[in-house]
Amino acid sequence: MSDERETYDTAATETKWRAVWDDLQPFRADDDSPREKKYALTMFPYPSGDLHMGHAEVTALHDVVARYWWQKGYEVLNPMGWDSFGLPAENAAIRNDAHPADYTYGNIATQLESFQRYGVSFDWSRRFNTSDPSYYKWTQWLFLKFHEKGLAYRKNSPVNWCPNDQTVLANEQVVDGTCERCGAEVTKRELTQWYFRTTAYAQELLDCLDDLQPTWSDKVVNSQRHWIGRSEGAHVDFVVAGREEPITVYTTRPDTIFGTTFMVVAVDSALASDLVTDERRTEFEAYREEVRKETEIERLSTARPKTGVDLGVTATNPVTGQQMPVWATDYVLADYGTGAVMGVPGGDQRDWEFATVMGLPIVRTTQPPADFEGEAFSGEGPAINSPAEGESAPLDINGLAVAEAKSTTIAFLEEQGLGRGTVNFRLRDWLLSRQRYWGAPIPIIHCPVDGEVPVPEDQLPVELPELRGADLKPKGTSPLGGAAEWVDVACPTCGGPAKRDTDTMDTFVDSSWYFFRYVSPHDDTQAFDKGLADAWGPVDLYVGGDEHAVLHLLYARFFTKALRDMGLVSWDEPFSSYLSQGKVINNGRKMSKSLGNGVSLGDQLEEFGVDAVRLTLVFASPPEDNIDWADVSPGGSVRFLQRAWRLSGDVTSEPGVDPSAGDTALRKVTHKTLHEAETLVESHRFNVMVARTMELVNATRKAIDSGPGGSDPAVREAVEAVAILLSLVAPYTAEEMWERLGHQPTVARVGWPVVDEALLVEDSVIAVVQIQGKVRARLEVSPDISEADLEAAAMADAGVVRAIDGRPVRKVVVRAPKLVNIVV
RNA sequence: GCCCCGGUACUCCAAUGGCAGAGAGAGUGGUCUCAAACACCAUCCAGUGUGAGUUCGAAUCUCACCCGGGGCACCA
Repeated sequence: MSDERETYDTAATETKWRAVWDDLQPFRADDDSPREKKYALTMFPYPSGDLHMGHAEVTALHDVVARYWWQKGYEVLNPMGWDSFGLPAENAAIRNDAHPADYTYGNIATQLESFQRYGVSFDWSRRFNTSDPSYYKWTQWLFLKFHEKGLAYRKNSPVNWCPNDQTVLANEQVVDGTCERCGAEVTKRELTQWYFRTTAYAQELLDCLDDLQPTWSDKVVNSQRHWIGRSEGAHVDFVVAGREEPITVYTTRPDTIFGTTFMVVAVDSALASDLVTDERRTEFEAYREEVRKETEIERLSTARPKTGVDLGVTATNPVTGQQMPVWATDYVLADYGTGAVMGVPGGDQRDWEFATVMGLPIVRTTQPPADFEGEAFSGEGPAINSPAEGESAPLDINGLAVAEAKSTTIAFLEEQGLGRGTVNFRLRDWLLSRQRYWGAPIPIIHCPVDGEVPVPEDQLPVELPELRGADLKPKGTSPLGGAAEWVDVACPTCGGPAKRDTDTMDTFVDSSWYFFRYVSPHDDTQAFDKGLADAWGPVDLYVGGDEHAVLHLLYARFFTKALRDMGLVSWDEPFSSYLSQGKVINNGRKMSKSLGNGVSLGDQLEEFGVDAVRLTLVFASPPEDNIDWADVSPGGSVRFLQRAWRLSGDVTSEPGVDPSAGDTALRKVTHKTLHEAETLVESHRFNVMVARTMELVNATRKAIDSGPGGSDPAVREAVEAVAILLSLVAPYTAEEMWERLGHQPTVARVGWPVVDEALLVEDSVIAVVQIQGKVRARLEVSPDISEADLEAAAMADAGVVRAIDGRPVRKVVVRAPKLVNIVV
C-alpha cells in the first residue's frame, strides 16, 4: 500500500533533467540530416517582463507537435528568439534615465531562463534578437531591396497619428479609432512617410487564402479577406466646367449613374483644394481645419449629421447631361478609390443623408419592392429612371436587373471613353516609418543633390546612435534627429553634405522575416541561406494568437511573396498551417492588473510544477478556445501525473522483454491509444489525446492491481507507451518514468512505437438493433460479418421478434457490423 | 448594419449521420488514516439554445430565430 502513496519531487526532477538535456542537446536541428524536415514555429515574444500564462499556453501546445515530430522520426527545426525592438523599452528608458537595451536585454535573460525551466524543445543555438545589429543589418538590407524594386517608397498623405506615442501608425494598428498599443485616440496628420507597397500583392494575398483556408483558422482567413476587401466596380470620369482634368470616381454601382445628382470629394484630398473656387476657398479651408481637429472616433461615428462645403464648381453627368454641384465632405475617404464619389442619394444611405441635409435632389434608379420602407435602396430590383420617363439618353438600362445593368453601363462607358470597369481593394500600403528611437534605422541618406540615396550595402548596419533617458522623449519628430554627429553624413553618391533619414522602421518589419533568419541565424554574409530556407520551409506549423490576424500574419505573407519575386526564396506562403490559440483568462475576464485577477505563471509553476501546468493548459480545451483558469484544475493534473509515474514503479519485468507474450486485452488498449494519438496530434486535438492517455493509465492500473499484474510484459509495453505519450506534454515526468523503467535518457527521442495493426482489430463488436430508431437489442458479432448475416441474426433475436410484435417489416437498414435499423 | 465561429450534465469538454459520455474537475457516500491530504471504490447530474425541415435514423446536415465570442464598419 505504501507504494500507492509514493510521489516524486517535481522541483528536484526539474533541476535534474535540465542538466541532462543541456548535456544531450536532443533538439538541435541538423541541417545535414537525411531525415525529412519539419519546421515548427511559435510567435516569438516581446521581452516585457517575465513570461506569462499566454506564453505558457502557446508554447505548451506548439511543443506537443514539435516533440511528436521528433518521435515520429523527423528532423525538426524549432527555434525561438525575441522580437526585441519596441516602445515599452523606450518608455522605460525615459522613465529610468536608462538605455532601452538595458530593459530589453534584462528581460530577455529572464524570459530565457523561464523558457528553459519550462522544458520546451527549442533549439537555443539558433536564437537571436531583432534588436541585435547582426539581425537588423539584414532588416535594413531587405528594406533596400524593397526600395530598389519600388516596393518601399515615400509619399505625402494624411496619416494616422498617435498623440500619446507621438508617432505615426499603420492602418492595421488603429483599432476602433484608437492606437492599438496604448489606446489613445488617433488623429490625422499630413506627413511624408515611408510605405511598403503591400497593395501590389493585394490580389495574390487574397487568392492564396483559398489554399490556406483548410489549414488556417476560419477566423483569420475571414479577417484577412475583409481586410484586403476586394470590390468590383468602375472608374467614371465626370467633366468639370472650366477644368481640363475630369473628376474620376470609383463606384461599385455604375448602374445608378442616372441617379447621380451631385459629386462629393474628400475634404482632405489634394483634389478638393485644387477644385475649390476662390470665392469658396475661405469657407473650404475653415471646414478642412475643423475636420482635421476631429479624432478618428468622432469621424467614425455614423450617427452624426453629414457636413460639407460646396466647392463652387459644377460637373456634368455623362449620361443625363445634367450639371451637378461638387462638394467637399469628410464622409468620403481621401485614400480609398479616387477620393471622389458620385452622389447617388436614391441608392446610397450616406448620400441620401447628405442630400437631405444639403437640400439636393433625390432620384431612384432601382425599383424597390412594394413593401420597402427605408430611405436609400441598394438592393436587387429592375433599373428605373435610366433615363427618366419622357427623357432620352445615349444609354437606356431601364428594366435590367442590377448585374446586367452594371455590365451594360460599364460597356457603354468604355465605348464612350468615359470610364472603365475596375477592381479596387480596401487594403492600403503599409506605413512603415516611425518617429521613435528603438527600432531599425531606415538606411537612406537624403542628399540635396542626389535625393534619396540608399546606404551602400558595405556600410550596413546603420547602427543606432547612443541615446538614453531624456534624449528619447517623444517630441513628434524622431529622437534620432537629435544626434547631430550621427545625422550628418557625406552623400554616398556625390560626397557632399547630406543627412540620414531619422525615422526607424515599424517593429512589424522585424517580425515579417524572422522565420527566414532561423534557417541560418549566424550567417553574416546574407540575410538567410536560400538553400536552407527551401530545405526547411515553409513553416509546417505556426502557433500564435489571433491578435495578429491582420497584422503580422498579413505582413509576413507580403514579405514572403516579395522575397520570392526577388528570387531570395521559393515559397509562396510562409506558413503552411496556422493554429490560433485561445487566451488564458480568469473568472470569465481577461487577466489584468486593474481587475486584480492576474495569475502569475511563476507562482503556478512553483505550486504545481512545470509538467502539471503544461498538462493543464493542453488538456483544458481545444487549443483555439479560451481557457478560464478558474475552470481548470492544475491540482488534478498533478494527481494524474503522479498516478502515471507510479505505474513505472510497479513494472517488474526487464527492459526489452517481448510484449507479444503479454496480456492481449491491455495490449489492444495500448496500441489503439498510440494509433489514435497520432491522428489526434496531427489534427491538433491535444485535449482528446491527453484524455486517451488517461484512459491508458487507468487501464494499466487495473491490469496491475486486478489483472495480469506488474510482471506481465504487456504492462511494461503499456507504461512505456504512457511515458512516450507524456513526453509530448509533461517532459520531466516522462523522463522520470523512463529512467525508472530501466532506460537511458532521453525518452524524448526514443521514437514513436510501431503500432501493431493486428491489435487494432476487435475479435467481436456489439451490433445495435434498432426498431424505429430505438435500440431494442444488442448482438455480439464478428467485425467482418456480412450485411445479410447481420440482418438474419437481428431478425432471429428473440427480443427483436417480440418488439416487432408481428407487424410487417417495411424496411431494414443494415450497417455492418455496427447497426441494424428495422422500420415497421 | 454586414461577415465568421460557437451553444452537450453544476463546470471544462468527448461523441465528424448510427447506443448522447471518452476524459477531467466540483459534489455526495464509503475504504484507508489518530486526523487530513493522497490513493482507491461507489454515486448524483444532460436528451444536446429554440422552432421547423431532410433522413430508416440528427448533438452532427438545411432554414429561421435566440444567446455568447470575434472581425469589418461613412471603403462609395
